[in-house]
Amino acid sequence: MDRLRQRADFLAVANGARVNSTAFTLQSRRREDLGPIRVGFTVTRKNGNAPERNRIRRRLREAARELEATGDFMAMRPHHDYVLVGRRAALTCDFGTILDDLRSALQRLDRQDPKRQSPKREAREPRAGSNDETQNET
RNA sequence: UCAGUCGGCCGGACGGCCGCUCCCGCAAAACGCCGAAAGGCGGCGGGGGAGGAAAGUCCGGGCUCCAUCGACAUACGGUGCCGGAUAACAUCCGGCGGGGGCAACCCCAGGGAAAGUGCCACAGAGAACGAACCGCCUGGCGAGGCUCCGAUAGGAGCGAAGCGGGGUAAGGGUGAAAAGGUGCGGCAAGAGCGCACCGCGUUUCCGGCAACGGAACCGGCAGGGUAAACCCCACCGGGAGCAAGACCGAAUAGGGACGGCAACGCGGAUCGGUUCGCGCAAGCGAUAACACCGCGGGAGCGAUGUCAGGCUCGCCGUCCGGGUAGGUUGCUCGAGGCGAUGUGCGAACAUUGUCCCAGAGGAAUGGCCGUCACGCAUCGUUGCGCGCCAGCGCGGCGGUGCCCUACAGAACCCGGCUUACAGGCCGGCUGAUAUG
Repeated sequence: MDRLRQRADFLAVANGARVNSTAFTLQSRRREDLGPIRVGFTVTRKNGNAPERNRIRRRLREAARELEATGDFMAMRPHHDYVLVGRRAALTCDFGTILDDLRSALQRLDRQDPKRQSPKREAREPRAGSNDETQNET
């Protein structure tokens, strides 16, 4: 598992599928090459000052690493880029719930994938897709 | 013991499992993966890995580039008691002056207001060519009134109110501020009008490197405040910043060179080169497409055709140079930390010993857990004191829960300043109280 570092990669992932959770927002994108899974982290300034932002990023990073170590890593699909956008809840909530949320978020992302396969539907019905997303979340 | 004041320091500890990053060693590579390239990543072991403010980015420097700024002037900006420390400073130290506090101690944007300009609201008579509102004093007029003379008419004098003239800055009143203050003398009443003390100022002398302090004599006081109003004086300052700068370097567009393809006719010239023949080779002969020069013509483009007009000078490949994304570097040994000795009241400085102590880059320095300490809350138990009881206060022990720490994250590096900060430790000094 590599880290995502280029700004262009982050922008590309931001246009892909996304799933919301209490502590984070998960975004993903399928790449054309055969490279490894890459994960990036984004914590914006509105989430707090620098130590708090660092802590959010570190906890999310540790959760992704935990998934890889325990074998749940298979939930992530190869040749994909993932971006975890941190939220303020990630600062205080229990670490176990972050792990559970991350697993379920990956599964929901998997179920969304077939819909995203047809480019026509993605282009023509973006609003319907996002409605489905919110229904899934609740 | 309490209250205060000043200075210094810490800012959870230990352990387990799993990670991140940099350096060193094995080690020289080879190989694999990502990338078009530049380049990056990958094994094992050892070691280092956030702060007192890393923060705000407010000053001062180093370093880099650009201009060539050496000197002077102007503009703009900054600093502003004196001396010292320092690479430098708006910082620090020691003094001076002013203000506050019983004291330790604290605070001060502290040059110049007789160089000039401006402003000083309201109130008030008057607020800077120095003022007369009330009051006080003085003399003049003075209906009525009083006294005197006179038989009356009338005359003389005094004179309240009032009127206008002069003197006066002691008092009242206004104001942030009213023309030095207090006392005595003096005067019609007053006034630095005179005197004493205090204040202010000039000059001289003494002490001090200086800011300044002290004394004497003289001046009668001769004109406030505001320079975080303009201004004057002295001193300082070139600009931009590690996204600086250096090296490497895609795609796309555009620039240049070369080659290939496409590209008409005539004439000239016969150098170069091509092809063919001969020859071992050097070379010789022939050929006329290319190329050279001159003249004339051209090709492509729009939905299509014609006409007129317009626009462009082709296509492909290779290489070169600039340069963007990107990569590498700058990048951590430095006005460095700690200790000792010496000098100095001190800030500091000198000598010497010792140590190497973060280098990330969508940004590492962590995640999860256990034990303990500290603090707070609560419960139980126990001791002491007070109380009739209920109960209250202090202390010890144990259990549970909470915070599991506050403020806050290096971003080229230093010296400062400012701001934020749970809790805690140490020391100096001052005042009050108690005991001896």
